[in-house]
Amino acid sequence: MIMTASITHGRSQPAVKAAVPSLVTKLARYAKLGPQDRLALSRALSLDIRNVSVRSMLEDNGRERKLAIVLDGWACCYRHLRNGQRHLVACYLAGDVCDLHSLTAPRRDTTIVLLAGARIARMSESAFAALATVHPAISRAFWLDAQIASSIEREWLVNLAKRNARERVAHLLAEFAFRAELVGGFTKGSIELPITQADFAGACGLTPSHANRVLRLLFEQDIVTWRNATLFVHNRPALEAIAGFSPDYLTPAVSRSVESRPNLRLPI
Amino acid sequence: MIMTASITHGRSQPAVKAAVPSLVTKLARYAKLGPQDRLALSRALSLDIRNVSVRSMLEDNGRERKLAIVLDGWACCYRHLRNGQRHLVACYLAGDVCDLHSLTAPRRDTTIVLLAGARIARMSESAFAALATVHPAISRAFWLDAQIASSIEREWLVNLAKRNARERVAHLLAEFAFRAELVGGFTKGSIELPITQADFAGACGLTPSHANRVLRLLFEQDIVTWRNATLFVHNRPALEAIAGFSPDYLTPAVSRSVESRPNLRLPI
DNA sequence: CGTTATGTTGAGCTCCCTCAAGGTTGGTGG
DNA sequence: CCACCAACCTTGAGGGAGCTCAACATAACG
Repeated sequence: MIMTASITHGRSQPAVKAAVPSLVTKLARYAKLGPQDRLALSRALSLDIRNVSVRSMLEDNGRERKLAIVLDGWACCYRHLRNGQRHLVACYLAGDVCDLHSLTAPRRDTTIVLLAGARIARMSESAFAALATVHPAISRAFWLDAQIASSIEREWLVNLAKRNARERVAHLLAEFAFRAELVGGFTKGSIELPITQADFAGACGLTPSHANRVLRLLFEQDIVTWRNATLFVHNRPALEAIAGFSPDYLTPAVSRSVESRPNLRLPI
Repeated sequence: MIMTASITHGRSQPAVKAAVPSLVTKLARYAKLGPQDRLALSRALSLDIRNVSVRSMLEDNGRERKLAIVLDGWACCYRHLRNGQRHLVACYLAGDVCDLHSLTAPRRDTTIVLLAGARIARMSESAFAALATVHPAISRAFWLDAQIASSIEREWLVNLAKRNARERVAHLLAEFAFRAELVGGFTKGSIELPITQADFAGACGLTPSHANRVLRLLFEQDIVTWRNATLFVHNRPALEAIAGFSPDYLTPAVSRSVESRPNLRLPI
């Protein structure tokens, strides 16, 4: 089911789109990135791009650990249970850094799976360290981004504990829509949503059957539809109302505190 | 219910126990800490100790953010919902650093509540930065600790999503027992457990009534008992078997990777 | 064009929730 | 020291949300 030979290896720079990587777009919202910062980051992201054709596991093939940044498409982060089950604990859309924490983690306790159609940029630890040193603003922005990832995890926790099935489903969909919007992936009221209903159900702490039923209700009420790995949001206010969704946890307030502490650095 | 005037302010050094702080004990398991490292850390932890007499919120009273480290007792981390509810997202026992991440976080999205009887050491951001600079091993150890905190969060996520009430309850109790043991707080088969059943239930994604029923069953089967803020573990293997508990997520493997990267630093 | 993963739907059951009432405990003030 | 009070814990009855299991439909894929 999961293969690793599927990644188009090697440095492929096929008529590199001049388009700004989603990550740069997103980070520029959090932190002040100067033109040089943006340029340097964009360039660093263009050095080792891989296209994913089928579901494939992300692994460290070399000695050195590498960051993986999603340029387009999706990646999922699973945690494994003793009994062989696995559970989706995070999703990475375009512009997300896969598991920045793990760069310094003692133990790899999760698996990252890249979904077909994704485009991934890889960056070695040392390359990143160099970039962060020369461009403190980039370091700060990455750190902020990691904080938000952590905040999302906490929100998922609350989602499971305090909401019912309908609310959970709506909340997760609303979150995906919002996050996609941040990087310009919410066009014509639809976003890419290439995960399986089973994984989606799991992330909501539901069985696939029941998640499906709940989704079906949302379809019938013309709030969303979801087919061909695409989610169409027809009535966003309704969706967010059902979920009790508030995007606070996804958007750092304009942060005096961080701006005023230029000595902030990533742990590298 | 929650008061803030309850903290015994000021530097109280009442016949400072020569005892090594739990944090030092715990960190020494993760990372190599030399005698100087331990001494410096112990000393830093002794400069501003506060005793908590009733439930009280932790807050930044000054300009500068401060770390809070639990020396004895418990602290809880809550996230607030729109509707006024709050949800327990983390517990800090003796030897835990309260929300290290928040030191660099853009937004405070959680509240930390100190439980009565706790002893807390506070350390200013700058003091910590200085300590981390002079003692890289301490910096590394703190970072590892933060990784484990993050790992615990993920485990809670899985706990809610993939286990039933009985398993959830058992798992959380098993985790507390294990964490307490790490810092020598598991004596004579019992640990301190000063949270309310309502909070405990919430952390398990259950209603207080049902959590109580499940607990009662565990009591009757002589697996644990819980009264007077103390949990007695009578049959630990049974408890861990019910939970499907494995302490992997609480113990970083002895990490070549980290040892071999002495340039690892905390983001300060 | 078969084969496998994924999505859809149904019937029945059970786990867990809701709501409500009564105990118990610890803290507080007289 | 006792009476009181407010949290907190405990227990019950009944209902509904979500699970299990199973069959089928549909889509992806070689």
